[in-house]
Amino acid sequence: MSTNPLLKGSLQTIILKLLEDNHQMYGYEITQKVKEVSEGEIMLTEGALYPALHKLEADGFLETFTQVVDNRVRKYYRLTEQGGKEVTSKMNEAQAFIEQLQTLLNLKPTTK
Amino acid sequence: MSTNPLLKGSLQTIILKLLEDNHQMYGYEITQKVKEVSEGEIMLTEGALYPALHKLEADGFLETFTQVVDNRVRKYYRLTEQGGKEVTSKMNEAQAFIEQLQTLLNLKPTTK
DNA sequence: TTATATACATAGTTTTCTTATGTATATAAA
DNA sequence: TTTATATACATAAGAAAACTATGTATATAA
Repeated sequence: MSTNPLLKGSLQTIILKLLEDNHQMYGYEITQKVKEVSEGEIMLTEGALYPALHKLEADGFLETFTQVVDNRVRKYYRLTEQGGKEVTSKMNEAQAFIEQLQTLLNLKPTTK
Repeated sequence: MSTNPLLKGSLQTIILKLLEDNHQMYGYEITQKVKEVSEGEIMLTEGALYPALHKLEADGFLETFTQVVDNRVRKYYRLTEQGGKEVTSKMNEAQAFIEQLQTLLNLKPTTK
C-alpha cells in the first residue's frame, strides 16, 4: 500500500491533469479514476480531495456546475482558461521534480 | 527555481541515501552536496534539514559524533544498522511513488 | 568593518494530508 | 425490514513536513 502523504504535494497537479484529459469530472468520479489508474494503490479520500478542489476553484483554475442524477447532486469541475495554463506549468514542475528526485536518489545513470 | 515544498516528503529518503553512499556526513556538507548534485536548483535550508536529521536520529536510523575542524564544531551523522534497512525500504517506496506519479500524470507510455 | 561562508539550532507559521464525522439517496444483502 | 455498501457532497480537528525568520559563533575575503 502506498505510504500516503497522498502523493506528497502532487494532488493539485493530478486533479488538473485529469480535468485536462477528461474535460469535466465530479469529485467522486475523480476518486474512482485515481483508484482505477493506480490499480487500487492510491485511495484519494474526501478529506484530501474536496478541500483541494475548493482551493483550485478559489484560485480561479476550476469552475463548477451541478447536475442531478438519480436524485443525487453531482458537482462537476472544469478547467478555466487560467487553469489550462496552470496544468502546463504544474506538469513541467512535476517533470522537473521527478528528475531531480531520481538524480538525488541515484535512480538514473549520471549524465556526465 | 524549484518550487520547494522541499522535494515533497522525500527529504528523509534523500538524507538516508546520501549517508549510505558517503558513510558519514555533517549537516552543512549535506546541504552543499544536494546543491551540487541538483546543479543549484535545490537549496536545502537549515529549517528543513536539522529537524529532519534530529528526527532520523531519534528514530534510531542515524548516530552522531562531533569533531572540531578550524575551531568550528561539525556534527557527523552515520547510518545505524536499522538505518541501513530503512534506506532500502525508503528507496523502494520512492521508486513506487515515482512510478505512480508518472502513471497518474500520463508521463509514461501505458503498459497495456 | 562589513559581507560571505561555514556550522549548528530552534521558534512560529503555513500547507497538506489524515482521520473522524456529518448529511443524504440508492441498492444489494441478510 | 434492516443493515451494509456504494454513491455524493462537505467540514473539523489534529499531525507532519516544510518555510521563513532568527539566534549563536568562527573564519576569511572585500
